[in-house]
Amino acid sequence: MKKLISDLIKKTCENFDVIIDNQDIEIDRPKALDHGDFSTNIALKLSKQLRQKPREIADQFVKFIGSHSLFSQLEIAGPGFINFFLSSEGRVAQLNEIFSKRECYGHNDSGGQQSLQIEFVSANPTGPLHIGHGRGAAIGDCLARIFSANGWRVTKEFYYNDAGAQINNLALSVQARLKNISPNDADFPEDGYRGDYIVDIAESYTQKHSITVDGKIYKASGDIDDLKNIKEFSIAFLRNEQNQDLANFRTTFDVFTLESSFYENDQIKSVVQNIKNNNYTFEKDNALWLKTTEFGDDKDRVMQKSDGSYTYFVPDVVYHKNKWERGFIRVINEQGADHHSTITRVRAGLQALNIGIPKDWPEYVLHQMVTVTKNNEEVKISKRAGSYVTLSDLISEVGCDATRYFLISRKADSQLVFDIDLAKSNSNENPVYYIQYAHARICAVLSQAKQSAQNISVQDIERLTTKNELQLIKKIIEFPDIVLLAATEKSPHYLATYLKDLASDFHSYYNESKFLIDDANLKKSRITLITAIAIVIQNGLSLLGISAPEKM
RNA sequence: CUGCCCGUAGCUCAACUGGAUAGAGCAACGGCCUUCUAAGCCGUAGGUUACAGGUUCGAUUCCUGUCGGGCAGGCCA
Repeated sequence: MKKLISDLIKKTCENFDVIIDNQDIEIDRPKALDHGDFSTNIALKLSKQLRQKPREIADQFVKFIGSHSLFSQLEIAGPGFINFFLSSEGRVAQLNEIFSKRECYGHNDSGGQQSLQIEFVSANPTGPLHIGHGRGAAIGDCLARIFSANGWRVTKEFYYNDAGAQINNLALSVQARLKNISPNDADFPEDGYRGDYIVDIAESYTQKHSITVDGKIYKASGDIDDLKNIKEFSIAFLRNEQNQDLANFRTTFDVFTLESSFYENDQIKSVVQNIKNNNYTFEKDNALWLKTTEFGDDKDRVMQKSDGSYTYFVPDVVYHKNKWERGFIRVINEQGADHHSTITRVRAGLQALNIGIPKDWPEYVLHQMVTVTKNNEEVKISKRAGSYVTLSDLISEVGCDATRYFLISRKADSQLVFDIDLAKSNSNENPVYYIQYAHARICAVLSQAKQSAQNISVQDIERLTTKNELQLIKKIIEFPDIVLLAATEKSPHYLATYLKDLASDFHSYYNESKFLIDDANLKKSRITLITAIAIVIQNGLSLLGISAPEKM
């Protein structure tokens, strides 16, 4: 429909010999009902070029376009907007699309089935997942669903930093617990992890448990002095726990990549050598530096320390080279904003390889911190101190649906406050129930109408004339735009906001109008409308990984 | 000191990326269940969009500066 309108405008411009950019044609969905179903600001934009008043230009456009069967009228409003009002034929055409596409309504093929990877969560295997990881999981998983719906072939990936110093700290912490050294003792590792979960790992280790992760079996020997075994078992234990938490959060991954795998076969060495050969390095103070300043950084960074080991971002560069070689046209990394400084370094490293990677590859979605409050006090999230709110606690207390909704309903780059007490005690007031309730209400009506969603046919909907009805029709035919917007802006929260608005419009309608009425014709029209609404709510919730119950 | 993010109703947040009268939910007040699910609806009240300039037909949105909050700035990860 938008395409149709912009073609009409293009044709008009050609007729008047006006030269325009395709980008200059903006088709909007006005928020006010009496501003029509679509609007364009083309006349305002052309005002300067044509040296005419916007309303005069708009008038010529409207006269040229004339009448069209899909529109009941075109109107010039405000400073010079042209508003398009759908005719009932136009509405029928739009509603037919909903019923013919069903669970695919709203989807598009803008991605052209190209391959896209989204990496998210990527928590270190040094502790349980906390609420911050939950935000990453929710945003990343929703983005994956959204991009699939936009015609991308999506791979969801989790990267484990299982090779750094913090892993040694983990092993040492578990070993200390095995030796009955408590975190308060002076002997406890200085940078050790002090949380109670370390005790759980130690106990499991003592009992010689076996854990299977990603198809591999890890067996605890129970030997207190076997640090290598303690390390491997601890990682397996925590990875397994993280995967379970994520599964309970309806978040799954296609690929798990381990940082340790890049230390095999001299992969890091050869990448560093390539960068060296390309003259993007220099030696200073007995260390090897990367000239990141040539790629926009404010100072150069050490790649290889004087002791011969590599700094943390070097494996990241290798990992991203690996992603590139796997053929991903686009890679989106969802991370906490506290890691934003790595963006420049990773991109710089990839540029220094000189293998044709675009400057702005990979892309990043950064989410800001989640603050947790309980009893009106902030709960500090500190893994080392052992006090934090785990994702698993949150899911069991608040529920998967509500937690997911809450964590994606705000844009990623603003900080959010998660009030545990509110989420727990007043869980019925959580907005997600509001949306699900609208769906459940429709299902109840349909079941009493003995109306299966399968045999609806859109026919005459001229009887749908109330303000609520027109508003709802306008809203549901807007859905495909929102799906596209959420992808282009990499922002799932647009869907959350949209669904809440749609549910609100429906609840108003529900209170105003009855559906199971004697007037068979009107009844049929209304049933058609609410069935379409149910389809849209289902599709929208599905893109957010939230269930759409038929009864509540 | 430098870079990035944020600042909107008492609180938590939106605002279709520059559009028309800045909107929801909590909290407050007043109404609506004999009728398809009241986890709902309707109404009242609540705003100098942190502040000061600039850009233009038009700014919560873009630019500059100031103030305030957060996060980074390591041969830690």
